[in-house]
Amino acid sequence: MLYSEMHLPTGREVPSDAEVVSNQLMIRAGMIRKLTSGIYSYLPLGYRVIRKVEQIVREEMNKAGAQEVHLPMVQPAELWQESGRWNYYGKELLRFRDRNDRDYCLGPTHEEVITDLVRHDIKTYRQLPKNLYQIQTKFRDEVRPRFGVMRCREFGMKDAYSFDADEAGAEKSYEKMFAAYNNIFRRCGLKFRPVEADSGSIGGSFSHEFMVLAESGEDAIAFCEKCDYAANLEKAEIARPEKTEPGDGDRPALESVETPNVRTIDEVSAFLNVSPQQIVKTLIFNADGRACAVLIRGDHEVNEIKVKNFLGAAELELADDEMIFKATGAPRGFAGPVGVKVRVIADYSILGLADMVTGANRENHHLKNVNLGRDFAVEAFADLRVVQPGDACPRCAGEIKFARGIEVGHVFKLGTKYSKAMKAVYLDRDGREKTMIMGCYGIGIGRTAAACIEQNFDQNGIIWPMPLAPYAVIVTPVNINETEVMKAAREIYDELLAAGVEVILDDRDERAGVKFKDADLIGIPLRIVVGSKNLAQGRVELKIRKTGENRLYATSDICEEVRAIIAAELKTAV
RNA sequence: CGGGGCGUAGCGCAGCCUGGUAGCGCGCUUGCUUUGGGAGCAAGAUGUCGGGUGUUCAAAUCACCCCGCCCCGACCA
Repeated sequence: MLYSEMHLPTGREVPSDAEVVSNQLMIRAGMIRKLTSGIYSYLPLGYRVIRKVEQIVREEMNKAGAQEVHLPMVQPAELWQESGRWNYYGKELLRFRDRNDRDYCLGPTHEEVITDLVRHDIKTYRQLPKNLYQIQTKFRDEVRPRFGVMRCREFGMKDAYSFDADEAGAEKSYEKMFAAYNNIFRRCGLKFRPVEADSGSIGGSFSHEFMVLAESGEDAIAFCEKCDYAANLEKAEIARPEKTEPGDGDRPALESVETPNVRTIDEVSAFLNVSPQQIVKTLIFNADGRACAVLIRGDHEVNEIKVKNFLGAAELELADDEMIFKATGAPRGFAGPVGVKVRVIADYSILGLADMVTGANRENHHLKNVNLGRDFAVEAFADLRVVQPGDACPRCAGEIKFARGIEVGHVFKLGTKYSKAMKAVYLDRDGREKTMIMGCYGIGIGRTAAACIEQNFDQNGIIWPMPLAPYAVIVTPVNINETEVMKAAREIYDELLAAGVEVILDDRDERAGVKFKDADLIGIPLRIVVGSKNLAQGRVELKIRKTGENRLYATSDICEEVRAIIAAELKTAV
């Protein structure tokens, strides 16, 4: 492509409303434009990158046995009422009416439509398993769109849905997708980790988020520095500690101390001059209307998801003052396990503690020298706290560290949630009707492109890894008015074009500096600079965007060299 | 939904407090010079000052209402 003919409006100014680097660079590099909040247009350069991501996704999905379909974006309310989500999905679901006053929505996801499709056409176990996918525009009316195309309302997504006859098959389908996702993100040239995610009521560890590691990521992840264990903060497990006995010997007697207006851990710690590790936090939760006390060491935080899952509660929130008073007989801030009138569960961190400090269930009082067994009982111990850096890895001897990431993919075992609600059934070998088991697998296409930029940029602009680069090479004649220079540049350009290389010829009548800045900004991996001095010696220059390295080649060799580099970089990414 | 901020040329911004000819930088057009990291000089073009209502002799500027955008939080997965 000739630069002079491209629609590639680059900009020097950082747009005032663009917060993250990827958004700033995508706008400056002429990849995207914002139409309105959370809704973006892709310009030619940006769309080429999108198509690169899509192509990699397609190839790997096809390789994994999935088949591409294309489902409607406009979906009738009836389907959503059938699955129960018309009411549950909330405001993120954009609803509207047609001329006949029928209700519709814009698809934020396609479980309903795909399940409807499959239930009509699949009748027997002989037709299973199936995995269907599409690459399509989704609309989610996000409360607060942010970070450009990373968290927007209208966005391109690959979503795949698997249908299996039984659990074993569903597991196999999941594993295939898991493997395909690893291939996809590796081929995109991204540094990423699959992390275990909470799968809520569906159960099991059958949910993984694929996180691209980046400082600007919205999600925190916990990972092991030694093995490949990684999980999001809600999910990250903490192993039961080995030392669980506080040790023998007589313990000092229980003692009540007056602690006027001393409520928080920090206040108690300062007032009684004890470390937070010695204090036990007692939190009263409202689990489906029932109060439950959760004990945890003072320096830790309760993970509500873990509590909710452990209790099997549908709704869990911190209890209000009334419930706290009923349970403890004291206002907020003085709850403790001794004599509390509700069920008590405790985090593992309580094991091994002796002579603890707790609330006294009496206003303005705390207890000292509280000991498990002697002074209070616990119904169950469990992993109920939020992971912290430095915790032991639940899989190996390593240590947990934190990182930030951008969720670019999610694989999820759905079970029979939709197939049951929407009666997607088949006849098995014995002629019995059974419910299909589903999985769903999503990849944010635009988000993947943006995440790639978050990981690959410098002060001059984007640095595309070869697999996602909109063009592999830009040929830059330093001065187009020098006929020899322009002639050589054009010959190189023509030769690369003929060889099928994606190449730009920067034939603009601009100063060299302008062309260099633009080439850097849009992040083309390889730049061939044709200048009169080198050309007089039969040479051209090859500049590598990623390393900044400059090499000289004979004009006759440059195309072959460039093709070799491109091939090598695409190959290592596979 | 709560709190805060912003809206002036394509982009980035000043002007508003204290009402009186709409500005600056970049970009754009033309000419000359220049030509290896966002050139110089000269001459130009470009605005419903987000919209509406009000106050006033006079509103970008003051008041009220509306709209849009951004940030923080809440919510959501």
